Amino acid sequence: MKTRPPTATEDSAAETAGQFPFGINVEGLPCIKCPARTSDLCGALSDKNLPALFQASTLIELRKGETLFLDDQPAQHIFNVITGTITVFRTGPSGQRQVVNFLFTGNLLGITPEDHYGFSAEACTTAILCRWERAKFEDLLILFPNLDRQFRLISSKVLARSIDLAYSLGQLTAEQRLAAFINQLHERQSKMASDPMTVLLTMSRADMADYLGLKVETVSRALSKLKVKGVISLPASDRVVIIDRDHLRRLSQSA
Amino acid sequence: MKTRPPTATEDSAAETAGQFPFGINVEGLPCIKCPARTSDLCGALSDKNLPALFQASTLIELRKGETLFLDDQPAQHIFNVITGTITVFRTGPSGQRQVVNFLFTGNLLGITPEDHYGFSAEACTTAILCRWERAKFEDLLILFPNLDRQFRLISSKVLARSIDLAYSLGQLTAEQRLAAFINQLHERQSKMASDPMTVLLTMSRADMADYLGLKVETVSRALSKLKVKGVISLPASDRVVIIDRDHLRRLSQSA
DNA sequence: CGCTCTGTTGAGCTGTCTCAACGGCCGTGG
DNA sequence: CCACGGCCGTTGAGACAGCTCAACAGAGCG
Repeated sequence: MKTRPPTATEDSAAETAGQFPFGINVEGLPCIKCPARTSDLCGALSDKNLPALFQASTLIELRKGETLFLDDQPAQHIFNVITGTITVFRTGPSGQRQVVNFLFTGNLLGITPEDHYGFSAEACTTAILCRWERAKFEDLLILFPNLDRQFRLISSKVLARSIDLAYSLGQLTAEQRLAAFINQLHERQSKMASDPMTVLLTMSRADMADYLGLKVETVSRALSKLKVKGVISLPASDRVVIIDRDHLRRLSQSA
Repeated sequence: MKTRPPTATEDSAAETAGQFPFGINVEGLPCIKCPARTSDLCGALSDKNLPALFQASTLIELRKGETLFLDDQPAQHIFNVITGTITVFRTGPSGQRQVVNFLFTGNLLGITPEDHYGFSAEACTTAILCRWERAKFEDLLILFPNLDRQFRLISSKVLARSIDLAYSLGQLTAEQRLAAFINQLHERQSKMASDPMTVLLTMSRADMADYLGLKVETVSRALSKLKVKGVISLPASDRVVIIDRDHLRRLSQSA
């Protein structure tokens, strides 16, 4: 893609430092706020400038089930998931819940130019995140044009995933949705998976059901069907092993 | 919301003109490319600078059914709908189609920082749009910071609508989806509607079905049910009159 | 050890789909 | 001008996927 703004190479701007706005120590990577450059934002910054980003953030920890924010709250913070799983969802007036995304290590959360979040988020497992004041984060976007670009790309991927979900919900059967879901998790976990064919289901069946627009029983049945077909195995309820990758792929597509 | 970048008031930048980058005539509003300031982008620019935006665009016309672009094509253009209805959709490998949005007068199309669109668009009715080269449009975003801000807000609304759709598809029954859909159209058309309680269905039942994750017969039946209940009337197949607004609202919500 | 919570499985029910027929509208051609 | 054919929307009857209600087993925890 053609890069429009005629900005400097690499991280630009703050290269002209000496006067880092947060007075940080540039040494000592990796830092605990972004171990092994896991954040989705890292691609935008060099080892040299990465600390400037994370020094501006605060670490927070959530227990399973704690809410991070609700949709009608003012969007004061941006978050980055360090460990654990976060559930992003919308609730209806009669208590129904549609999960719109699961967030894992490295994923960004709270992106919006509006003054309210417009969606809710809670801890699906115990989780550690780092949190920026929104104003401070926006300063960083100005300071590092590459970061801003990366940020826009991430926003675009969020939309793409949301369209994928709509496609799943509108066009696929229960079994196909499950297959597509496992494939999605597989892809997202492949970077840091221990075993290349194992997918971790860090969320409950209820959370999966709320994401896939199904009931828990249906999720359970669909998983069983995939197991009986020999496409996957379930060594534990939170662990799927993909046996026939191509078959799983096909299942997630055809009608 | 707190506006971060310390930019000038109003449209900023090009105020220092004399050397307008596109050598246009600032007089003569409204122009045919944006009659009555209908574009979603207009909020960002004054009458004085609006022509700079639209002078940089080309008018194009599409007949009903013609495709504007496909998801795997390079994202070279940004569009603004002037008249007609555009269908934005994703297709599956076996020909299934999930409509993710309908676009009307003023709506923006083709927004993405990626090099490919990632979704397809076609004319749902005969339509007129104006089209920008993407590079040129991005120049304008830099020239007018207010425009850039408006652009981000629009992108955010696109995501919000996509989340709404996922909620509908995952949590609502056929009748509820129809009710919600009619409400949505009602809100979007209220600005320029002739009759305040009439909603125009400019798309076919098939398009509605592909949007709502239903079959045409189910759409038809759901509309009939709403009619029998006395919530709406259907003076023509492309025209809904809302009789009981509150009831329709309630139907689109509760389980 | 017993409690609760989560996940699985079964049986019957219901909403949506499938298949089919039909009527109205519109463009085409006699 | 009317007759015809194709397309679109509506309605009915039966099929089926996913839901509801219910029972039960295993894991986690006090």
